Amino acid sequence: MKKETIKASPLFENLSEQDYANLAAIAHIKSYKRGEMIFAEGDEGTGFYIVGQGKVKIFKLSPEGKEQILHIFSAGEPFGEVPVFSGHCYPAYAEALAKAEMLYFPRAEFISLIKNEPSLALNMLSVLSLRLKRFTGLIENLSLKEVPGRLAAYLLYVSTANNDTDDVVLDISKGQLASILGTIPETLSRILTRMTKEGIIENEGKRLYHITNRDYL
Amino acid sequence: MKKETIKASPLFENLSEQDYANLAAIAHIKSYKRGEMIFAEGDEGTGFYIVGQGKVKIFKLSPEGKEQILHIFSAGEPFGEVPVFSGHCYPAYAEALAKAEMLYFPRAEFISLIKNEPSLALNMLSVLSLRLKRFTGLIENLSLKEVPGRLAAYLLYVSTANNDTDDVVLDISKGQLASILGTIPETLSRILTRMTKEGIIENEGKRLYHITNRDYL
DNA sequence: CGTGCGCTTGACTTTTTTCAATAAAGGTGG
DNA sequence: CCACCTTTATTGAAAAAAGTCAAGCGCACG
Repeated sequence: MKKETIKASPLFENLSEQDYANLAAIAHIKSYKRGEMIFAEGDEGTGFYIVGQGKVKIFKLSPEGKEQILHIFSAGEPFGEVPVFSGHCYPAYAEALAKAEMLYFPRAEFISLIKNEPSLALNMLSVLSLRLKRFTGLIENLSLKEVPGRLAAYLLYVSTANNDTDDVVLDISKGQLASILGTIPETLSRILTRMTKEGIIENEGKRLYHITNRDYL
Repeated sequence: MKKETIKASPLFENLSEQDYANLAAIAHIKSYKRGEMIFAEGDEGTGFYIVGQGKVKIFKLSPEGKEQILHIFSAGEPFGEVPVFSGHCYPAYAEALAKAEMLYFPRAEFISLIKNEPSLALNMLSVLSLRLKRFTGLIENLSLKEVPGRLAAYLLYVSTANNDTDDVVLDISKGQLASILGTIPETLSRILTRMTKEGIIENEGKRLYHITNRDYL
């Protein structure tokens, strides 16, 4: 069970059987139920996680309670690595969005493995680089685009992830989507209806939209 | 000359003399004048840089020409590492803010070094983790705080970087500061005068401010 | 069958940007 | 050293974008 999750993760691509065994040996299984907090911003980080099943939301919280989602991770994706290498606290909150099962890798053991297996280090470097790249995209959106532009980018992103179909399925609630886009549900709702009136998108069901005017987005 | 720069960088801490020699052997010296572009977003990345002298601005650009600064790097700091490990393009622009001298490390050679020196990999992981952490802070500011709050955070950051003195020296222009804070010079100017009127800060010279009411920030 | 939560809509306020004009500062060449 | 020109900073008035508060609807779930 541990090994399947490990082998399914991009982080552990191209490793030897021995490496998989070593990783499995240091991994702990942890389970969380919907809404349960995995770690809080500022908690001391003694290891990182890989999602086995379920979904995990990584987010920042303002003093007034507004949240900004940084990522939503699904099966195979690692999270919480920052404090493993920078030696400090988690920089954001993590919460299970659904009943979830995780593999937990303690810091010290994992670092020992890395020291003997450069491929593992390179994989991890690749994961962090990709994440950095995603963050620059998020920063660009937040800073340089208004909410309609961010929504457009998101719709196109989901569409291309689904082989460029014009039907977009939102697998999260609109409230969560608002938080991903850095806004509030009311604003998102207004923009969705405005785009519909302008013939850019069509609502085809609860969480299903159809892109009518792709060029505009 | 190469070796001094290499030894002065946090990225290359705790390495052997042999490692320093290897690094120096693959490093190229590159010079840029003020305002010169080092790389553009989307350029293919075949290596990364370390600042020897001068300052480098890393930023995103909107189609309308507004810019968001992601970082300003000074001597010893590495930049442009993302495509080295994720194998693609630079995710942002880099421009010299002043006459600058850089060390350039080509991708393939650097990766070979990493494979034989786990400490180097761990150092790089640490650098990327720290950067990730900074980005989460930037995202939090942009998304969760209004401009006055971002300015306050910036002032406090500069202040603590200078041993918690109440005098803050801005070593960049206000236009650049506005771009760091994700706003425009006009807005920054207004907020600065408002904070002065409210007795939170005092202007003590061109680029010198004094924090009067630290608690408010 | 009621309660609650997610979503939408309206009216209003706040924040920020835009546009335009002006002032001050910095560097260059005569 | 000064005149000139470019860049940087400030200020005002108006517009636009997004957020707050409040109310109402509908659907799911107990």
